[in-house]
Parts: sequence; structure tokens; C-alpha cells
Amino acid sequence: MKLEKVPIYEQVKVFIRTKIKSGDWVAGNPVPSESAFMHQFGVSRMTVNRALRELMAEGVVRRVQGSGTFVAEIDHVSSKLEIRDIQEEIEERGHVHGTEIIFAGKTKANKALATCFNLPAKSILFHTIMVHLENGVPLQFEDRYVNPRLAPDYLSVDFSSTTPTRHLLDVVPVTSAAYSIEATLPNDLEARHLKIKTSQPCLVMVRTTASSNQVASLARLIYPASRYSFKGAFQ
Amino acid sequence: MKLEKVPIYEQVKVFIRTKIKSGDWVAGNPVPSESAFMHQFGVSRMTVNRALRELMAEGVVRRVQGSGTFVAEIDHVSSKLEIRDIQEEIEERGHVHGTEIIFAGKTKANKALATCFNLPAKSILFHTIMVHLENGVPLQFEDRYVNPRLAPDYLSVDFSSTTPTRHLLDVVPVTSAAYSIEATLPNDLEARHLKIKTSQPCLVMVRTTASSNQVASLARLIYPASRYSFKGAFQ
DNA sequence: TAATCCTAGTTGTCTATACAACTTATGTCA
DNA sequence: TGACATAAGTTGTATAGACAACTAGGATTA
Repeated sequence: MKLEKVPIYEQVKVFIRTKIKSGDWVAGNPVPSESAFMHQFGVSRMTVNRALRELMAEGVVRRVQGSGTFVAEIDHVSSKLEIRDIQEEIEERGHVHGTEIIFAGKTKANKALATCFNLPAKSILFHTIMVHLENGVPLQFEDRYVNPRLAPDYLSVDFSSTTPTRHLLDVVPVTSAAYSIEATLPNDLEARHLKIKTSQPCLVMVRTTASSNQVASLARLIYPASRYSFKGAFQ
Repeated sequence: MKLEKVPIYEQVKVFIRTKIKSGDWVAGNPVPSESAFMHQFGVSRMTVNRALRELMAEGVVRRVQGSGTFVAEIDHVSSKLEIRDIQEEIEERGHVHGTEIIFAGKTKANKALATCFNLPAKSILFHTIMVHLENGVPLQFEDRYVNPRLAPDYLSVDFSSTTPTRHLLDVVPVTSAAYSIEATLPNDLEARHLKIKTSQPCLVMVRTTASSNQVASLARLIYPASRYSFKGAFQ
């Protein structure tokens, strides 16, 4: 039995994230000041400062010198264009991730899908459709096809506790990936599950991941433009 | 002229990044210890510690307690979203590039613009609006603000033969850039010049480029979704 | 009324110190 | 030789204090 010592600054971070998750502290509202935490926890200001500074880097809070610290408004920021698990991304922001499964089963590949996966026509593919929610708000509509030869256990995964991306990253070593970012209007099904109108534009990422020259997965990820954007930086 | 004070921990970070970039310090090899930096820079260990801790969070170095700090092996994935000149991109496809100037002049920065450029309110900025055509078809609506201090000749450029991106790349050495990719519906002006309906979704790239901590340009580039998407790949 | 100054409160940075936890190499002993 | 102990060096965390930079609101003044 390993006794894990959790650093104080980490405890403070957890405390704040919990308050935000529970809804006690609302987006845009101020968080207690550093000196308030200092007295509340009986720790030094530097320790509190580190906790808040790291939470800012994670996008959980916003800090303004001279003014205070505030719960960050939800401005879904995708830090880099790496292959990220939406669940990790949401939880890193201190928010709650939820999943709503719409479909999970097998399907025969049509011609376009077959060529994409480099498989003979009418091959069997796994197919899942689900919605990912952040604090109960639909953030991503995920329509995914998976190659059964590379991830045979895909359909037996409990998607209420883990995500397709997570499972695939664990099971299949991704060696390459290709993506395309597009804009579109959602169809009826997508709009209904994203709880938006079909006239509201969406960002789409179409992504294929491959492992040693075999295509493992083709995903079409649809985000309401009002709730999400891809951000990044170069140097 | 604003005298920018760069914090010490930031200077240390820049120093280390430069050493790595230049090839002096190679991936996997150890970096000097905290106490070494401490004496070299004549600063406290906490300051060095912060610099190294942040570099680790950025994936630049790897730290092992009790052992040391090392240059990270895996250089983080640079997204393929490079700063490209639309003209080059079009001509690379063997097509004809054309420009339609809508506006070119000076404007007073409002508060949002001023903070974005790190300039006092109501500063003068250059402002251009134009459309780029591929074989006569509108491909990109470009709405751009430029910092006159960094590109004083911007307005005298002949934009029928060269593009703003081209000119800025020639005149201002870009040291960093930040972008955001969004989806939107065009407003009336944009739709009219892109020759689409206001109900047709568009991809938007908002990009700021900076040169030595001064923001040089803020561009909002709007593409009809039906004619454009961002593509890329990792390995 | 409008502009200005001032002040309390807040965050940003930095120091000097301390101890804990871990790694690595070396030396010691059986 | 092999197991173990030790010591030096390194990173991880935490403290108390200090000053700088900035914000927002109230008080004062023209």
C-alpha cells in the first residue's frame, strides 16, 4: 500500500475545481483572493499563488492583476491540434464530462468507406454515434467507424466511463493521423442531439488515425461553432 | 515607446529554449542543474525552478527528481497550419490568383483592438479589406489590421501584385503567431463579396502575428466552407 | 458636473531558507 | 562477488517576507 502524499498546492487546486464543478462558483464570478485562501488553508501565499497560476494555465480561472481571480467563462479552447481525448480536455478544465450513446454496432462498409480503410467492399466495420457533453451541454457529436482487425474489443467497451479516443489510444499505437477541418450546417440528427438549430454553423474535424499503414479509425467530430474553436500558436 | 520588463524566469526560459533550438543542447542530454543556473544568472533557485517547471509543462524538457533535467526527446507536434500566402497556395495549384480591394486606409483602434495590439487606445492602425480570387472565384475574404510601427509602408504596397501576408513576411520577421479556427455565417458584406448566401457556413481563421513581443497584424480570414478546408497530418 | 488624486486591495515577481524525496555512484562488509 | 549502507547531488515542495504593478472605487478639487 503506497501512501500518496498530495502536495498542498494540489489540494488547493482540487478544492477550487470541485467548487466550480459543483456549481457553487459560477463562470465569470470572482474566486476568493490569494490572501483569503491563505488564511482559510493556513498556508503561505506562494503556495496558493502556484495553485491559481496553474489553474489559469489550464484555463480553469482567469486572473487580472490588480483586480482578482475569476472563474473562466466556458470558451472551449483546444490548445493544440494534437489527438486529444475530449473527456480529458473537458476534465482538465475542471468540468464534468458526460456521454450519450446514440448507436453502437456493426455495419457493412460502402465503397467510400472501404477505400478509406483500404479494405475490400462490404467488409464489416464497427460504427458508433454518440454525443459528448460538458457540464450537461452538448459539445461534440462523434460519428466513428473503427477497423475490427485493429480494435476487436471496441464494441464491448463501456463508453459511459471511457471514450472511443481513449480506448483506441490504449489499444492501437497510432503512428500517423490525417485531419481535415471544415465548416458545415448540421443535419437534423446532429442538430437535435447538439441542441442547436440546423441554421447554426458547426466546426467539423474529420480525422483518420492509422497504425503501421492500416487505418484504425475514421471519425467525424462536429462541434457547435458557438461553443468551440480550435486554437493554437507557433513559434 | 513602452519599455517592456521581461521577468527573470522568462529570460531563463528563453535562454534555455535558444540553446536547444540552436542545437547546443541535444535531445536526451542533461541540462544544467538548478543550482548551476542559480549561480550563472545570479538569481534564486525558486526563480530557476519556475522556469524549468514551466518548460516541462510545455514539453520542452523532462525532469526526474533526484536525477536531473533533460532536453525532451519528442519534439511536440507542430501542426501543419503554417502561415501561408494565399497567392502562393493558389498558384501552386496552377490556378490564377486575383485580388479585389474593398478598403485600404487608416483607422483609430477601439479598445478591443488596442489591447490586442498592446497599444494605447485610439492609436492609428492600418486597415485593409480585400477578397482573394482563385480563377475568378472568391476564395478568401481578408479583413486585416496592421501595426504601423512595424510595417510603416503597408498602405503604399500595390496589393494587385502582392498580398498583405507576403509583404508582412518580407518586412516583419515573425517570431510567433496565434490562431483560432472557427465556423460562422457570413455577414452581408462578406457574403456579397464571396458571392455566397448568408446561410452558407464559412470557415474563419483569426490570426495574430507578432515580432519580438510586438503584435504586427491581426487578420480575420473567411473562407466559404464549400470551397475550402484546412488539412494536415501528423506522424 | 467632470476631472483628478488617492488609497486599499489584488495579483506578479523575486529572494533566502529549509526540509523532503529521490537518484546515482562509491565505499564497506560479509 | 554480492548485498548493503552511505554520501553527494538533484529535484519537489513549502514558508515568510518584500516590493512592484495594476485595478477599482471613493474622496477631493476645479
